[in-house]
Amino acid sequence: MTEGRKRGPLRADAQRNYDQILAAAEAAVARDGADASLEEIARQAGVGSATLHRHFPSRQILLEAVFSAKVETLCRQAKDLAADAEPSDALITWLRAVVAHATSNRGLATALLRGAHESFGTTCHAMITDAGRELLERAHEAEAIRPGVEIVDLLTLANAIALATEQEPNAGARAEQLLDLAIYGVRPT
Amino acid sequence: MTEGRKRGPLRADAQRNYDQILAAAEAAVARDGADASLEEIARQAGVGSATLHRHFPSRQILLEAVFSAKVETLCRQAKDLAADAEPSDALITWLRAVVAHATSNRGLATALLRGAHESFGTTCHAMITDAGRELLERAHEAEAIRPGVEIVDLLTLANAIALATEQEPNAGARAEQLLDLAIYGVRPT
DNA sequence: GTAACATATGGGGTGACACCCCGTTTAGCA
DNA sequence: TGCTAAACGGGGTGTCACCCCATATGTTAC
Repeated sequence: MTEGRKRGPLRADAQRNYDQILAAAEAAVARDGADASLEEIARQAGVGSATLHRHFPSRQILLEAVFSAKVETLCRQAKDLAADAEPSDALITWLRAVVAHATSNRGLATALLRGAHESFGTTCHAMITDAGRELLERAHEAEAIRPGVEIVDLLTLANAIALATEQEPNAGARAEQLLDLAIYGVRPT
Repeated sequence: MTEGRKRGPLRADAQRNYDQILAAAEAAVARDGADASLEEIARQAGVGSATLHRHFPSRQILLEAVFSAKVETLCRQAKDLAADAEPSDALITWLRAVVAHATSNRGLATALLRGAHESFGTTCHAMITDAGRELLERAHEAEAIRPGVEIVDLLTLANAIALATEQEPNAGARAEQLLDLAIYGVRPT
């Protein structure tokens, strides 16, 4: 979770504040979701709100920073699955992992969905999309996935499910159940 | 869209204000979605914000009032389909209608999903659930739907898709496409 | 018609928020 | 050690949800 410096090397105090804000944001977002109070995050980090806004000009950018570690995990997992598993299983296992991450990290789904349609800060969305595309292509070659389906379809579906179940009592199980339904179809085999 | 009086007959001016607030809320929600400014709605309706809060103690209750007409349409449609159509087609046609309504009325999906898990104002959610249950039961009897699937599963899925596509360029088409994917399954037949 | 009363109103207060300006502080370097 | 650019944060602005209570208004009984 230690975030590397950004572009031109930051001054030491700036780097320290950046890290503190990020740590506070992780805690706040885990507790309150994607619409956690930015002022509260700044307060917890022990910096003025202006400093937070300077380091993270928009909520979206802050959320991307918070979730980037999780997203990297997901991308690495995609790589591993592409190497190890049978194409169809690999893709579906990975989709389950995406949903699991999104439900256990309040706000991740929102951040990813918004990232797909805003001009800034689409980094996380692009990373996940690229990681998933490889898995999907392999699955398509094995004819294990309905033709014409694209990776954004699957990811939108996964995030939609996570988003909708986010505030249910046991979100994880419910989301998994709905993902299964979507994968195998509402109609019986 | 003319809303009947609530419980004890309202005073004439109160009823008039109620209707004006509702009309302003419809316009604002259509424009800004479920998180439209309540103060702005009160301003447009030409009443003080306290009056709005007296008539609609929570945002959720206001949203339910705004959408109740749409929800009634959906419920009527369910009844018609249950009478006319083949069980499986009826259910799927209706699910498409639910998604279409939810995407063309910004905030409807949010309101319905929240209504399912909050103690107050679950009226709309209950109405839709009951209407859909009948269609689903008929479809189950015809063995046209995967066993074990419940109406809340289908509605959550439909709302999830609407919610996730709400801010995409052509939300309607995209939502329909994803619903199809979920209905027929990610895996090929 | 009018008096009396319950009902309804809305200006304005409170506290939280996002976001930003600009005078002050400080790290990094010669 | 002193200079300068970089970074900071107190405090301002405008917005919001929500509520209190003095005032106004419709309703009803006479």
